[in-house]
Amino acid sequence: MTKARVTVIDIAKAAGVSKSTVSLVLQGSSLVNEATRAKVNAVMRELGYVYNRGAANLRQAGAKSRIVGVVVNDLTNSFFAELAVGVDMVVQSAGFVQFLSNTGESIDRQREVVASMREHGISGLIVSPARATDAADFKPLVAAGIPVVVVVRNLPGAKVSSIVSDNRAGMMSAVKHLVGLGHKRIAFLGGFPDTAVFDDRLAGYRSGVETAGLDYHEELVIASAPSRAGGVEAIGKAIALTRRPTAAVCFNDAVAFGVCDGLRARRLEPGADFAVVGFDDVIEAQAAVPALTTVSVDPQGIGRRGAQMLLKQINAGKAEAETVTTAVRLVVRESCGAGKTAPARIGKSVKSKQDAE
Amino acid sequence: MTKARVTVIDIAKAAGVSKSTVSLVLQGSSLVNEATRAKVNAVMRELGYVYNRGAANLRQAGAKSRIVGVVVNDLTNSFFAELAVGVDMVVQSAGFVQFLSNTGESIDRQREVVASMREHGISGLIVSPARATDAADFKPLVAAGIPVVVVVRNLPGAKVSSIVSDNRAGMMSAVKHLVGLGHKRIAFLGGFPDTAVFDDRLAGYRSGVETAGLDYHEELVIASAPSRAGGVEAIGKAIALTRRPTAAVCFNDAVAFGVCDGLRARRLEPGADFAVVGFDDVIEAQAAVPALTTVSVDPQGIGRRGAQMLLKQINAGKAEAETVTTAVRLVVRESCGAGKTAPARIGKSVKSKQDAE
DNA sequence: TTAAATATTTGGAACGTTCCAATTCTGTCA
DNA sequence: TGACAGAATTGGAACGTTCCAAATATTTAA
Repeated sequence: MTKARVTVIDIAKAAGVSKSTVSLVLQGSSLVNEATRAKVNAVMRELGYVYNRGAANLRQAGAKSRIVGVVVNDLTNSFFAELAVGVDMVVQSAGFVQFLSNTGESIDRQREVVASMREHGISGLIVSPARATDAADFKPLVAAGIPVVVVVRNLPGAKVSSIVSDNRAGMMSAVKHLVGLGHKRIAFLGGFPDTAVFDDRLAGYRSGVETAGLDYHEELVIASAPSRAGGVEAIGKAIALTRRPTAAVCFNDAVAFGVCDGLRARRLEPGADFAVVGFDDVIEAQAAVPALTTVSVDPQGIGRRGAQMLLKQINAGKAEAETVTTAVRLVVRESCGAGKTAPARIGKSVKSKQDAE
Repeated sequence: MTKARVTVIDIAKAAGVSKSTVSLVLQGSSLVNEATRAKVNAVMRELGYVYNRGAANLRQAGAKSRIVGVVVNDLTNSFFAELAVGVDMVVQSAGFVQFLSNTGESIDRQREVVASMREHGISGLIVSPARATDAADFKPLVAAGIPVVVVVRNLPGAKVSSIVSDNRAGMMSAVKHLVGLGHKRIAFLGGFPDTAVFDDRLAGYRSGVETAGLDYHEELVIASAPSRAGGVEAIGKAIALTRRPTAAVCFNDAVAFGVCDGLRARRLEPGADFAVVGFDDVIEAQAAVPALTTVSVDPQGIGRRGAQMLLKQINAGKAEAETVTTAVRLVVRESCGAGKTAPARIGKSVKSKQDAE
C-alpha cells in the first residue's frame, strides 16, 4: 500500500473545494453550506482521513492541545488508580485525553515526566506530588500560563490550586467514634512523619482525643511506612507498651490491614479484641474480614473534581489558584467492634468489582 | 515574562548561530562543535526554552512522536494498574511517554480513545481490549503502520502482536497440585464462558484432570461472574451437588476469595475442609487469611514485556506480528491445605511469529 | 603554499493545519 | 438592470521544527 498520509489538501482536492473549506468543516463552523459539509465529510470517511492534532496545535499558538497531564506518585496503590480513573472520566468526556505517568515517589522521575509533558504541550496538569517535592518545581509551568492542580497532598508555598480531603476532620470523627464506644487509650498508627498529610491527620487525632477530655500521650503515636508491612510493625510496638491501647486509628487502610494481620498473629481478633479504624476507604475495605471501619475519601471523586477544576481554569484562559478541601465521611463497619455483630454478609454482594480478564 | 514562546530561532539569534545549528544541538548531532554546543545549551537554559515536540513531529513525517498509547479495560483493578505501571517503566526509560486511558469495558469508549490517540500521532499502541472487542477494530491502525500489541486478552483473528499468560499450563499445574494432595473431585469455578481466557483456563483444567486419570464431569464446571460475588454464588452451587467436590480451582483470585467467603458462611474452613486455588496472584493473595494458593501471572512483567515488544517494532520501522505466551508459576500458600512447598515453575515462554498482513 | 579533505555551519523548503483578508456567489430591492 | 448585502468560499501566510544541499572554515598532505 502506498502509505502517504491523507491530508486536508487531499480531501479538498477530492471534494472539489479548497483546503480552507475543509478546515472550516473540521471545526464545525456554521459558515459552510450544508451540502458542502456533507460532501466533505463523505470524502473524509471514504479516504480514511485522520486529523492531525499536532499540526493544528502548532498553528493555534499554545493552549489548545486538549491534552492534560496526570502525574501520580503510586499507581500501584488503588487509591491513586481510582483517582486517575476519576480524572479520566471527566477529561475524556470533555474531549481531552490524558497523559498519565507514574513517578513511584521519585522526584527525579517526576521532573522528567513533567518536562516531557510540557514538551508535548499539555494544556494543564494534575499532580499528586511525590514525597518531598519542591514547591518550586511547578513554578515554570504556572509562569508559562499552564494551570496546575495539586491533589491529595498539598504543596505549601506553591502558587497552584489544590484539592485535598479534610484529613483533620476525618481523624477527629474516627477518634470520636471510638471514644463513644468506650475506648480510653487510642493509638495513632503508621505514616511517615515528614508529610503534610501526616501532620493533618495527627492533628485531627490529637484534637479528637483532647476534645474528648482524654490526655494526649506521645507514646501512643507510632509512625511507620504507610503500608501493610508498616502496620504490622506499628501494632507490634503498640502492644508492647506497658499500658497497651485498646483501639487504634490508622494512617490509612493499608496500615489498618497490617494492624489486623499483626493482631491476628497474636491471637487477637480485630473488632472483638481491639478496635481498628482505617483511612481512605479503598475498595478492599468493605470486602475484608472483618470489614474495615474507615474514613471514606472517595479518590475517584477527588479525581473528578480536580479535573473539573483544571478544565475550568483551562477554559478561563488564566488561572487563579484556589484551594478546596473535600468532605470526608466515617464509614462504620466491623473492625471497630461497633454495630453489626453479624459476621459476614455472604451472598449479597458488596459492590463487587468485576475483576475480569 | 510570559511573552511569546521561546523558539529555536530566538535561541539561534541569542547564541549567534543559525537555527539549523540549534536544531543539530537539539538532536545531539556529532556534527556540531563542542564549543558551539555548550554555548547553545547555555542560552537555552538561560532563556527557558522548551522543545516543541508537536512541531518537530510534524516535520518528521510520522512515526517519531515518542508517544505510546496504552488502553486498559479496567484501571480500577489492580491487575491492570500493575500492568500499566510495567508499561510505563520501560516506555519512560526509553524516552517515550504514555497516553493512558481506561475504557471500563466499554467498546465505544475504546473506539473513541483509540481514535483520539491516533489523532495525536501515537507511534504505537498497547491494549488490553474491552470484552467483546471486534478484532477488526485495530485494522486501520496496523494498516497505517502503527504497531499494536494486545495484552492479557487475545484477539483471535486480529493480525497484531499479542502477549498472554499461559493460562492452560497454569490451570494444569493447579489441578496437578490438588491431585497430588489426594483430591479426586475438583471443581472449576467462576468466569464468563464467552471469553478466550475462560476457554484456555477450562482447557487447562480439563487436561489436568484427564492426565491425572480422573474423569471430566461437566457438573463440576460452574461459571459465574469473575468477581468475589460470583465466587460465593459458584461455591454455593458446588456444595449443593450430590457428589460434592473437595477442592476447586477458580477462574481468578477474586472468585477464589468469594469461594472462601462462601465456605466460611457454611462453617467450612478454606484450606482445612476444602482446598481452593486462585489465578492471577493479585497483591491481596498473600496477605489474605488463609493466604491464597494461586497461579502467579506477574502483570507488571507482562506490561514490561509488552512495552519492549512494542518499542522493538516501533524501532524496526515495520512490525511483524508475534505472539508470546508468558510463563506462569504456581504459588503454594495455605488455601489448598498443603504445607509450604517450593513453588514449581511451569510453562515455558513460547514465541511464534507470523507475518503481519 | 596550495589542493584536497574534513569539520562545521547555514539558508531555504517542507510538514498539515488555522487564520486572515479578500474574493466569488447568491439573491433582493429599488 | 444595477447596486448591495449576506452567505460561502478561497488563496496565501503563519506556526516551530527538521532536512537537504550547499557554503564556509579548518586541517592535512604534498
